[in-house]
Amino acid sequence: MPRQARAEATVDAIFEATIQLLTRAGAEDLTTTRVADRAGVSVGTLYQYFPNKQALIYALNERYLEALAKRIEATCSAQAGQTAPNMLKALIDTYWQAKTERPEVTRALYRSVADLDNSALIETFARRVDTATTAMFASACDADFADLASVNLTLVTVIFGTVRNAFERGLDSHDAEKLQGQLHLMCDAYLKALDRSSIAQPL
Amino acid sequence: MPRQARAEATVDAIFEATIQLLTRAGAEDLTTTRVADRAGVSVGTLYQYFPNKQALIYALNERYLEALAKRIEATCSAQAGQTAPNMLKALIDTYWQAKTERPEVTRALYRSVADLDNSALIETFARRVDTATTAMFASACDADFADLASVNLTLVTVIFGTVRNAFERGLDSHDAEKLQGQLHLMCDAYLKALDRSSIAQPL
DNA sequence: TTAATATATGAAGCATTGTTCATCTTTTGG
DNA sequence: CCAAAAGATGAACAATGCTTCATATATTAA
Repeated sequence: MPRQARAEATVDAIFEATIQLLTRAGAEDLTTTRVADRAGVSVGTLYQYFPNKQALIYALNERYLEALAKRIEATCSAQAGQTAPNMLKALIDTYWQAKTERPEVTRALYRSVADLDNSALIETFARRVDTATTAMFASACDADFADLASVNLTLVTVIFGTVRNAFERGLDSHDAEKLQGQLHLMCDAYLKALDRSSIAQPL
Repeated sequence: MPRQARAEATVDAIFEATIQLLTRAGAEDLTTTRVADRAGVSVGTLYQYFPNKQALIYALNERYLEALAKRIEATCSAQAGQTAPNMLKALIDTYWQAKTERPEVTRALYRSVADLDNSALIETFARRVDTATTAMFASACDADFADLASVNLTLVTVIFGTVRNAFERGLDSHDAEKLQGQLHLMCDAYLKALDRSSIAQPL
C-alpha cells in the first residue's frame, strides 16, 4: 500500500495505463511490462503494489464497481419517497449513462474480467445495489409492493441486463435511445400490472 | 476441411475436448497441447484443421451460435399465427432453456469469447434472430404493431439481456423461476401498454 | 497392387511474458 | 544533517505455450 504521495500517483498511473491498454486492445494484449512502460514506471514498481497481474485486473474492476455502486446508491437515496415511475426513470438513466458515457472503458472491463474469478466482486456489487434499490422501492409514495424482493430482483435484473445486451449488440445511438424509451415504458407497464393484480395493493 | 470420416471424428473430438477444458476451467487454462491431448490426437493434427488457437475458439462459438439460432428460428416458425403472449412465452422459454440446460458450457463460452473479435459472429446471430422474431411478431393474430422494428428490438434485447444477467448473478433455481415468471408478466404488460397507446392499433 | 492423397505424429524452435532481486534514488523523521 | 524506511529500477530468469515440419501411417481410387 502506498504511504507517500508519489506512491499514490504511481498506483493511479498504473491503473490509468491499464485502462488505456485495455482500450487500445486490438492485437497487442495486456502485459505487465507494457502497463509499466505506459505508466512511466518500471515493472518492478508495478510488482511493488500488485502481487501479480491478476491482482491488478481484479483491483481495477473492484475500483470500477465501487464507483458504479456509489452512483447507484446516490440515485436511490435521492429518489427516496418519490413515485415509483420516477424511481424507475432515475435508475434506468443512471445505469445507462454509467455504461455508455465511456463505451471503450466499459467494453474493456467486460473483457478483462474473463480470466478472473470475479464472482466475489459481482456478489458484493449485487448485494449493495439490491440493498439500495430495495430501500428506494420500499419508500415509494404511490405503491406498496406485496413481494418487494421479487419486484426488486426483476427490475434490477431486467434493467441491467438490457443495458448490457444493448451494449453488446453495438446499437447505434438512434436505436439505443429508442430502446431506452421502450424500457421505461415496459417497466412502468410492469408496475401497473402489479397494481392491478392481487400481488400488490395500492395505498 | 475434413474429407474422410475419421477426420470428421477428429474435429468433433477436438471441439469436445475444448469444451471440456473450458468447463473444467479453474486454474489451468486452454492450451493447444492440452486440447489435443484430451481429444486423443497430437497437436499437429489440431493445426491441420485450425490455423491457430483463436480460430479454434472462433469456430467453437460459431457452432454454438449456429445451433442457438436454429433453435430460436424453430420456435419462431412454430409460433407463426399465434397470439402475441404465446409467442413471448415461447421465446422466453426457449432462450432461457438454451442458456441454462448446461450452465457450465454457457459460462465457458461466455468467457472464451473474451480474447476474440466476435463482433461479426454476434452481428450475424443478431440478424438471424431479428429476422425470425420480426416475422413471428408480424404474424400475431391478436396484434398489429405500428413500429414492429422497435417492439422487436425491445423484446429481444430485454429478454436476452435479462437471461444473461440472471445467469451472471448466479441466481439459485428458486429465484430464477420467480424471475422468469415476472419476465413473462412484464413483457405481456408491455404489449398491453402498446395496445392502449397510439403506437399500436389492435385489429 | 500401387501411386497419390489424406491424415496423424510430436519433438524442437521460437517468441513471449510473468516475476524476481540486487541495486540505486528519494523521502522522512529525529 | 543523517540514518532508516519507502519507493523505483530493469536486466535476467524460468516457464509456458503456440506453431512448424520432417516423417510416418492410413485411405482411396485406378
